[in-house]
Amino acid sequence: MAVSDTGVQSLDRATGLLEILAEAPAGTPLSVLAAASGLPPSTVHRLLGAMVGQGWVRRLPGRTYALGPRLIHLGERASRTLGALARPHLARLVDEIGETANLALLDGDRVVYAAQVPGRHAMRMFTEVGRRVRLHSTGVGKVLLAQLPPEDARALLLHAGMPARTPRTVTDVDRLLAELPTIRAQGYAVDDGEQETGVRCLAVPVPAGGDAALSVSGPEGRLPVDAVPRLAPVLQAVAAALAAELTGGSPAISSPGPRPE
Amino acid sequence: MAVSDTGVQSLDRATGLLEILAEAPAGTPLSVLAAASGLPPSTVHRLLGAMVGQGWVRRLPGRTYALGPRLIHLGERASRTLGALARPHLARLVDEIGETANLALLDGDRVVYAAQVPGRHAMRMFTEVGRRVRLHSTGVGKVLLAQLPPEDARALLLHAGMPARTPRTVTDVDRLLAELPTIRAQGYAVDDGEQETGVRCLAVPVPAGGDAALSVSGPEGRLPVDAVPRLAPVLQAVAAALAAELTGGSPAISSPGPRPE
DNA sequence: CGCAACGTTCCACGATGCGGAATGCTGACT
DNA sequence: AGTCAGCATTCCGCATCGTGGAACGTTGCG
Repeated sequence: MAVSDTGVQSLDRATGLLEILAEAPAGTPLSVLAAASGLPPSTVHRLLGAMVGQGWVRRLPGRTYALGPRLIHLGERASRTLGALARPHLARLVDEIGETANLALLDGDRVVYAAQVPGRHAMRMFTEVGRRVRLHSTGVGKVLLAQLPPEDARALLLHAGMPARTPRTVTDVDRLLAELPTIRAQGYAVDDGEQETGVRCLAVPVPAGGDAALSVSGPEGRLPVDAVPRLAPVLQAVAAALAAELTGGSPAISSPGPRPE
Repeated sequence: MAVSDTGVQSLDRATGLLEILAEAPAGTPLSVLAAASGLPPSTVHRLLGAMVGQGWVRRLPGRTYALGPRLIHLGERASRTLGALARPHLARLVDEIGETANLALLDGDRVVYAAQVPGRHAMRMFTEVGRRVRLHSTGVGKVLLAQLPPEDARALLLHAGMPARTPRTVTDVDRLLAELPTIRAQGYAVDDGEQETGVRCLAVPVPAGGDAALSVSGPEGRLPVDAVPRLAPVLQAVAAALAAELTGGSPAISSPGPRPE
């Protein structure tokens, strides 16, 4: 299952197994993995063997399996690399706006928070790096959706589901899809208490990645709607600076088109 | 390369590529990956395509690659699961001993820190979760080596290398191997300023995992050698409690023996 | 404008991973 | 203790899936 089917069977299957392990609490036996993945036990056994050998999976006593040590290291590495690059930019946002700033990435049909700089106020958003949330109820999610071809956006939304997080959450696919052209045109998205009651969030795409976005969030009182048109350009400027640095390592593209695909 | 060769070729190769990406600063082009892995470009291209599809790898504009968002999430997950379980036990150690306590796992030919509770003193060890260190110069490393068959231990040491971190670091394989039977017999290992000058570290294996260990570390002055025989049982008791909980999730073993393997 | 380097696509070959069936464990029930 | 059931594990012949050399496109440099 998963987002799967990308050319290399064994890799896709292995990924699927990891995903199942990530959901399962801890110490999952082979039989459960086989059942959940729909693969024959012998196949699961072989794949697990390989993954254990590589450290993706840990084999606990009692013949049960859990996520492995290599993930800890690589995960740290991934978020640290990105975080180190992004943090100064996020800090600049906090300087200028005062609210908690986040960098988020598209991860399958969710958004994962990759870096964060907390705002200056005592009452502030607190989102853990590594946390994964659905696309439909967050500013970053909507802004990322808007970068995608509509049919892809729809597919992701349907796949992930659109549960109501608050009374304001948009739970209808078509209504959400209808917002996207506007978001795309204006270059930012607003989450108006759709994820967390009383919390407004303003998000913009990072022009480089195509799958990255940054945002600031705070209580509605401190982020009034009429401030949005003033704040959006600030976010966009920072996003552009971050994008430049992200692509700065290598020559990279200069084409203006927002959709490299 | 890597620790590789575990039955499923494509998976091993993909892992190798990720490893290379983890070392490379950011935005690595395909050609570099092909060269570093020794694989033909077309193969690398296909594997990367699959990994991008699964979120293991991010494709930056400018045709360059970096570690992907899925790693951030899974890494968090892996360390959080373990960390949540281990932290109360580590906290108990800090309560009783006062020094920073760590949980570490064997990760290939290194040790990765998986959880940490800082000690009560102002001057204290500071080790980042996710950090990877060599086996030969740390208490946890030595205690993990002692759990292994000597030939495996030797292989890991030779593979990782044994650079001197301090004047006290043991840099000779045979001298280190000679320590292991003692460590194994007494059930703990001491790092006597071998990793960091002036820092002593006491480590014990977690009987369950076989590949987990916990430790306390502090300045030599606060962790005198003659306190070790008194402290070791404290660590061992906590390790046993942690082990019980680790295996507790599923029915698992009930045998009292410290070595289920 | 032409060239060179690099990324990408194609395709026929065969090694590689597949999974059904047989075997070996382990722990539960009587 | 003995038996049994449910797992995990190993085996092995088959076909699939991945492989990588070669051809093609593209990008950016001289």
